[in-house]
Amino acid sequence: MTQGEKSERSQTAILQAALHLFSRQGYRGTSIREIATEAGLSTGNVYHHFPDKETLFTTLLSQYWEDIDDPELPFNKALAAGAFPDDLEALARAAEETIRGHRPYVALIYVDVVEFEGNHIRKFYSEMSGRFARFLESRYPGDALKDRLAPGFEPRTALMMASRILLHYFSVEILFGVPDQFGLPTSVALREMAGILGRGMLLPESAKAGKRRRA
Amino acid sequence: MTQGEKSERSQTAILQAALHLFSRQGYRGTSIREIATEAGLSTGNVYHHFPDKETLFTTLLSQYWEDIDDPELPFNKALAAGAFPDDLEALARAAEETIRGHRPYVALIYVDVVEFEGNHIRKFYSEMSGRFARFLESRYPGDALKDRLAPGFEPRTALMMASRILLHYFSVEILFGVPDQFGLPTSVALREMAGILGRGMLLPESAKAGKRRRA
DNA sequence: CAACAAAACGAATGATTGGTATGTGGTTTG
DNA sequence: CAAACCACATACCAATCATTCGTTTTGTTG
Repeated sequence: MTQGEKSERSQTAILQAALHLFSRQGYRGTSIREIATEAGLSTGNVYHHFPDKETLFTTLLSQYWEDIDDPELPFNKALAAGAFPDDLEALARAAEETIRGHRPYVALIYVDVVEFEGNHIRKFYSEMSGRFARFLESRYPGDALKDRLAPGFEPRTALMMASRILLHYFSVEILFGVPDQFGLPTSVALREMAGILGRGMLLPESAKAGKRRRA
Repeated sequence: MTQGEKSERSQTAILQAALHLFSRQGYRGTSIREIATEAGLSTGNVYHHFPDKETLFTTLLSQYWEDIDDPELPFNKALAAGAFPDDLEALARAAEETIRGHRPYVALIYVDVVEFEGNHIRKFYSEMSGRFARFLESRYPGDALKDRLAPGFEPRTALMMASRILLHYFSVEILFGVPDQFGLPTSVALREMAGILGRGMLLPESAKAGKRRRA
């Protein structure tokens, strides 16, 4: 095996082990020795490939941030396929797959929030609305989308809100380990959520009078 | 000072220090010595009041779970005052105040998810839909609310969804430290979110034809 | 005040921490 | 083929870990 191959192989082994352990024990709670052992290397070798412990952590977060941008990400594919705003249930299924595929990385965000006051992920979250805005501009140039949505809000707000609630729902289901968190099977809960996001929870103005009269 | 007073004072000092440190350094990342020092006590004394480290953690989570049930909690007061479903912006302000007042406890949830696989908080989250259901039944007996909401979903789903998105929004703003996460001032973003939750993001059926023709 | 219990202290235990210094054997390159 | 280099392991450091324990101080009660 060439030296370059060995080096790369070791680095990914280290990062993999670090991801696994950081995401389950926290940053301070994980030792370089544990990481080295799980990667099948010596502690000294870890320091040969990475300057210090924190760099391991920030490298993993950067990986995540790149992954999230990948057009092949289920969630991004669903968006590109036009799931928003007309097929929110398809978007939900993509959200589930995305969280499931990045479970340890999501945990890393919680670790950053707790142990680094969110210092590493803050930039990512701040840039997020810009990412969504760019996506909308490329997928629906001009105000193409605005005319298809109800008035009174930015399309980006609607998109971010739908994304947030769906991704957070599955974070709770998968990372917190809570099935049927709304007291309904997830499929039903999603259908209802999609309905509320699309048509609202309040009675439409027109129907209100009728309903009231009937009551 | 009576013995009982001393004991209670020490216990709360220990728990306060533990909350502060666990919520900023994680569970494994916090030592009993640190807790004892911050509480102004000896390490041995901590073990006099609590059997082990994990009991400190679980005690804090139980405290949180009780707090969340308190009718005086801003969020609960807003609900009791009828903010749902007609004044979601008031509910949002209550959500912000609630998160701000329980910031370290929210961090504790993340710690539990990461370092205990969510084992301690899972029960709480599973019971949550029951809590909301009981609230709805007491505040709006029978189907009083169902007739005021659009058809096609459980009132509880709507309530939980609105609560989740609002509480999560402020968790990101306050714990993650991300201002204007939707690319808009929070006040505007909240107004838009409330509008979407209430009336939906899609064009109402009646308006659709008109809009299309105009385009 | 005597007798007892609870509260508090702080040292000791053996294991583990992040990081470094040094040496060795294989890979590359002149 | 030798010199430079790189991946890697070993050994080591001072500091810290959760927990235990013998002891002292403080409060309560008869």
